[in-house]
Formats: sequence, C-alpha cells, structure tokens
Amino acid sequence: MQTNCLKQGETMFVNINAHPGSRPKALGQLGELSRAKVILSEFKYNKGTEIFGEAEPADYIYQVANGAVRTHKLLSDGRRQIGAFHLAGDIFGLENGATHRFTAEAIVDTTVRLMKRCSLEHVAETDAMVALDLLNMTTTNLRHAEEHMLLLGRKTSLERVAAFLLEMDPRLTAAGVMALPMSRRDIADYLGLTLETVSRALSHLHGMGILGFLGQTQRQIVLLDRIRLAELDL
Amino acid sequence: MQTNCLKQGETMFVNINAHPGSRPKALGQLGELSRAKVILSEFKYNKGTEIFGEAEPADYIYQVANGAVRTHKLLSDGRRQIGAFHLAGDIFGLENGATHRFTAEAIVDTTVRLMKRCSLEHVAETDAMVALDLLNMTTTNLRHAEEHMLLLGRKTSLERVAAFLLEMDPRLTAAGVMALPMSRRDIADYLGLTLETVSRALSHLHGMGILGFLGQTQRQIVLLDRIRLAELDL
DNA sequence: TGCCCCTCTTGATGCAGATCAAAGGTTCAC
DNA sequence: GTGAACCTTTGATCTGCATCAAGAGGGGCA
Repeated sequence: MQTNCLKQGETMFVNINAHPGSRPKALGQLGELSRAKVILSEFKYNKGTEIFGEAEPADYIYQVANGAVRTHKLLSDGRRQIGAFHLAGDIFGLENGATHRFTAEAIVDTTVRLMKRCSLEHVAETDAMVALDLLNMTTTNLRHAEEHMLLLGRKTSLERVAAFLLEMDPRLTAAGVMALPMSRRDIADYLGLTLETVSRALSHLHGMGILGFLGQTQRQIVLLDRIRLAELDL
Repeated sequence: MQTNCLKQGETMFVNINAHPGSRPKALGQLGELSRAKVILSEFKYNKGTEIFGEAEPADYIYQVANGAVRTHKLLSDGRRQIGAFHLAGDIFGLENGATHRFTAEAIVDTTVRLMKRCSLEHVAETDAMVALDLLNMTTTNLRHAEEHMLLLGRKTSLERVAAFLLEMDPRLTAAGVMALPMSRRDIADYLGLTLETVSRALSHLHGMGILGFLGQTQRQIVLLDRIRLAELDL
C-alpha cells in the first residue's frame, strides 16, 4: 500500500474546535483500536457539509464524537443510496484500499475524531491484535450491509420502515424518546424508497398506535408498541 | 472466540470424492491464505444441495474448486435474497463470528476445498500477515455488498440486469461465450426482481442487438456490444 | 420413443410505490 | 420581522414491476 503518507501536510487538520479537555478521553475511545497508538485529533463539521468524497484518497479514519453522519453513493443521474448512518461512537471511513468508497456528510453539526490511516496500517502489519481489530470492525460493517441487502431486495415499504425504527431505537432513544437527526429524504435514500412513502408508512404506524410523535418537528418519535413493530418486520 | 473446535469430529468431512492428485494443487490455491498451514480437504456437493445453513456453526471456510455456489438469506415467508454467486477460485463461508450468516447451496455439481476455521483463527491471532489476508478478503466482500446495495436500492430492472451481465462477463465468459450456471430465478433473487422481469430484460437486450443466445437452453449468452451494455448500467 | 418435469418466454392484468401536486409548519437569513 | 427555503404530510394519478396465466422447448428416464 502507500507508504508516503507521513509526508503529507497533516497540520491542516489540527484540532481547533475540540472541547477543552476532551482529548485524553478521545484517545481512550477509538474503540478497540486504542491499543494502536496513532495520531489523533478532533474536527468539527457543520450540518450538511462533506467530510470526505467518494473516490477521494482515504488518509484518515473517523469516529463520531457527537452528532451524526451519513455515507452514500450516487448514480450519475443523482439517485442516491445511503449505506449507513453513523452516530456517536461509530467509526467510519475505514478503508482497506487507498480511496473512500462512499461520500460522508454531517447530518447535523458534528464533531469527529481523526486518525492517520497509514500509521494504523503500519502498526497492523506487525501487530496481529490490531489487524484483528480492523477485521472485527470490517466484519461488523459487512454484516450490516448483508442485512441491508435483504431489506433493499425483498422487503415491503412498511417492513423497511419498521426495520429502520427498530435499528435506530437502541441507538437513538433516550428517556423513551427517539430523536432522529436525519430527514425523511435521508431515511428514504437509506431504505430505497421515496420520502413520501416513508412519511406515509410512519403515518400508518402512528394510526396503528405503534408510535407517537412528540413536539412539532416530527423527528421526535416514541415507540409505543415494539412487539407489534417487530412483527411488521419479517 | 471458540477454542474447543479441535474436539469436534472432523472425520465426517474426509475427502472421498476428490479427484486423484488434486490435493497438492489445492493446497496452493486457497489464495493468500496459503501461508497459513491448515487442515485442507475436498468435498463434492450435488446440484441443488446445501453446503451449510444460515445460523449454523461456522466450522469451516470454503473455496470453490469447480462448479458454482449461491449464498442467500430467507425471510420467514420464503422471500429470498441471494447475496453472492461464488465461482471457481472464490472463497466463501468466511465468518468472523461463530455462525454462518447465509445459507450456501451448490448451483451445479460442485467441488469445494475445506479448511478448519479455528486453526486459521489460531494462526491469525499471532500472525499479522494472515490476519491481514482475512481483512483483505472481508473487505472484498464488503465492497461487493456496498455496490449491491446501490443496485438493489436505486437501479431499474434493466440497469440491474445489465450490471449483472457485466459482473459475470469477466468471470464466466470463455471463448466469447458466457455460460451461466444459474437459473433466471437465481438471477432474479440476486437482483431483487422476479424471474419474469429478468427474462423480459434479457429479451429486451437481445432485441437491441446487445446480446445473443447460443444453443437452446438460454443460459449461453454472447455479449455483442459491451459498450452499449455498460451505458445501460448507470 | 414418448412422457413428465423443469425452465424459460410471452401476454394480460393488478398493485405497491413513484410521481405530481398542494398546503401548512419550521427554520434561518437578512 | 418578514420572506424564502426547506421539511413534512396528504391527496390524486401514474407506472414499472409483480402477479397471474398459458404455452413452448429440452432433458432425463422408463
């Protein structure tokens, strides 16, 4: 792989926006990779901004410190498929090859931690434990992608939306309320539907008494009957 | 992970059907994993038979010696999504966890090479090179799954069939003829369509002069215009 | 040779979800 | 504070693919 990465100007990503005192904690939070001692800093992205683009060189790997990130692919005519949503603690942008396979954007104002990819790679070449950590993370991504292929290829719109809610529930629900950071369009592009169909499915679940909306924005959802919701997702 | 795998009866998979003299060659062909010296044998599966089932313990990893394999997931009502087709040389059934995430079946009479998973795992724990080999293979699978999510979520039926032909072309075409081992139903379940829609798309491409059928079975295809075919797959 | 089964194609019809459209609510820039 | 842009819902209509249906090879086997 590339070995010249240390030459690149890494000062452009100096941590200027990190919260005071957050650095030591950050070091302990790059998950299992913490045993690989590598360069780490923080960076902040405003809502809607691009973190990296598809086919760009993958010089860093990222972890969401707070906020939310979507990764997507585009067809030449603009059709979009979101591959995953990344929430606090998630690692994304981990590539084995030299370039990113997705575009990553901040869904809301988001702080990420950065790690030099090549330094990690170098460690992995000699440290089997680090290599196994990378393997575990990649396997987690693969498992998710495999489940999502089944959803995209064979599930109905209601099943997809039910599956989405069940996937987000443990990740986003706090104090009984699920606060979705993403728009209906994002959900639609994740589930291979249109935003209207997502909206109708949510209204339908609301009508069935399976969920309730809180506040005005329709992005605060309360799951009232997880049992029936799970029955809708075959 | 599990460490008791050496206790399990591995004699049940003794190589009885391997071609004489094929063993030494086989050992040199488990791709990059050849450096990990592990148990290896061959086994033959008849057309349509199951090689392993979803959620079964993953005691072995497999390589297609000859033939073709499909891996799929099922919904409770029988809807099927094929995740990948595996052809000669391909490795499948590689899991990081303890169980298989797909069911694998032989599409035609197929010979596979087997390798004890746990012995490999043991090697990977200490040998970073082997661990990186596993990472590379898993990444290859992930990349494929990511591309397939885009296809399943956002492409039209004609685009899907075009993409399928372009994917199989370099793998199956010999002497200008692509000999598909799988049925229209298999293709449909891979592409998230019905077999009728796949048949219509192929007929349409035939009518456009982009492909021709050879013989009677409709599984021998000649690609006549790869340029226009590629233009159909956005 | 002839029959059955399996695969594939093709046509007719149906429907889930896409598209088109409109209106109310929220957020943000100025 | 006001207007513009965006987000979401809901209704009407359209359409691509699914479903239902029929029939034509082809291959295996008695």
